[in-house]
Amino acid sequence: MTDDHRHRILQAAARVYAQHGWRGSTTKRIAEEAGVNEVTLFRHFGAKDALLEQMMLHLTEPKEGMTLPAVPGDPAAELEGWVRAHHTEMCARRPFIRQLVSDLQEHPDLHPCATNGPNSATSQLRGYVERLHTMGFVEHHDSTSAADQSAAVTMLMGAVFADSMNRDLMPEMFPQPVDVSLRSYVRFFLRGLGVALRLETVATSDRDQSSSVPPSPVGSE
Amino acid sequence: MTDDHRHRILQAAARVYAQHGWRGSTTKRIAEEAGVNEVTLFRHFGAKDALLEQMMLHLTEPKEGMTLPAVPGDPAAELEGWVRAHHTEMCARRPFIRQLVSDLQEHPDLHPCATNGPNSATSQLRGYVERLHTMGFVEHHDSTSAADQSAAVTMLMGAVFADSMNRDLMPEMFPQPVDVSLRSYVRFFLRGLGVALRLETVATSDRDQSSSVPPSPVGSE
DNA sequence: AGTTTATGCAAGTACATGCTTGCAGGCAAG
DNA sequence: CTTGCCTGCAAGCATGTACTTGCATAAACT
Repeated sequence: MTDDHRHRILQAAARVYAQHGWRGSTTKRIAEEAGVNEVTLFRHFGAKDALLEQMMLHLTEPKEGMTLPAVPGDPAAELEGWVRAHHTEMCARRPFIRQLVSDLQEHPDLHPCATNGPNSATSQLRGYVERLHTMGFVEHHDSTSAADQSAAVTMLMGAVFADSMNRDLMPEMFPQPVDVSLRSYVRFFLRGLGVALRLETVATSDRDQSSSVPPSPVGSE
Repeated sequence: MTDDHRHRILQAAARVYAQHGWRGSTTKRIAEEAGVNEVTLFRHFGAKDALLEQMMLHLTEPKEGMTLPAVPGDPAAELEGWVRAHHTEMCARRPFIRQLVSDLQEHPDLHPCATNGPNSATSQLRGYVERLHTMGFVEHHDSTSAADQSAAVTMLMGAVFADSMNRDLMPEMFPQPVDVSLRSYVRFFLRGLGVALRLETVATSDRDQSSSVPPSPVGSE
């Protein structure tokens, strides 16, 4: 009973917050959205700020499921899937993230809610790139230094973030559909890293290599 | 006198807005920040919404000065300067932009204020890339299609945007200093486009390897 | 001088918002 | 059935906020 109410209130608060931000999330609006009386909010959470903080914790608790493989097999495909998953996730939270980033100005205590997710994703990608490097996927010429690796990771993360945040606002900036753009991001990323990517000539039979043995990276075939 | 007051009020409104957003920009706060009586706001602008709208128009009027050269000479250097200028500009407006993006949810009429700048910058970069292509800076191999060009532009703009918006929040994601990162973005961009990085490299065409490998640039200096 | 204009100051109005209190009903456990 | 708990409902309180009004002052213009 009461737990069901708590959940409904928290979810309603998340919806209201995504649309109106911290200041605009009035207790009246949240109560209406949840279908409960306004007093119930105070009886459960004591104050509006406490309710919104609970909502933040409830929404930003880490949810695993989008992980890069421990041993890389097909970097292009694996990265593309990972990037796509993160992109759709961020698109789903887009209005929420926008409000959160702006509310950080007045509520610095929300900082971890905004940074934990992206930071863990970045370190995950960094580890994957590390593995790519140590397992012979990276062509060894001087251009791919450690600094370049780091910059490539930063650039890919930034491109995916910007795409998920801005595509709806500025369609001119994103002339291609999402799938095409994401694939291009990953391709540029791998090219910048010095990872040989097989061209689309293999696209006719796409699911034939599932072994963990890395294909010979230097050979262009 | 009265015009001086208008200007001071508008600038004060911009500062208050950057910190507190539309809802948090109370007439009392703006008046205090401007050093005028609250009534003066209403006598000048009639209502709070009108004042903030004026402030938006005043802040988002196009300011030229950051243009890419009509005929490309040194793409890496020119792009780096252009990217750096845009990055510092966006960093300076960072809190303002954050509030604006979140307020778009409730004030869709602010849409052009948020999109005009980035859209024009993007089209400018697109034109420059077009010129690079027609003037022989781009090596012609099949990997750089028109779709790749478009994606590269999108990716560079996204990376610069994300860097300027998120670097202060998530330093872990940006381990390198700004200058180094921006240089790397531009280098990856040019490499993805198939543009030779150094003038020396474009002079000596050494293509002893396969055709899908871009010319190896000079590492560090 | 006289008039206009811009501003400050004090007060007030109407409404929104966070939050409290008191009362009544439903509902499950003892 | 009684008790305790949760909930809804109505009202109220204190504060904040947008906005108005009336009056005084001082500078600028005629």
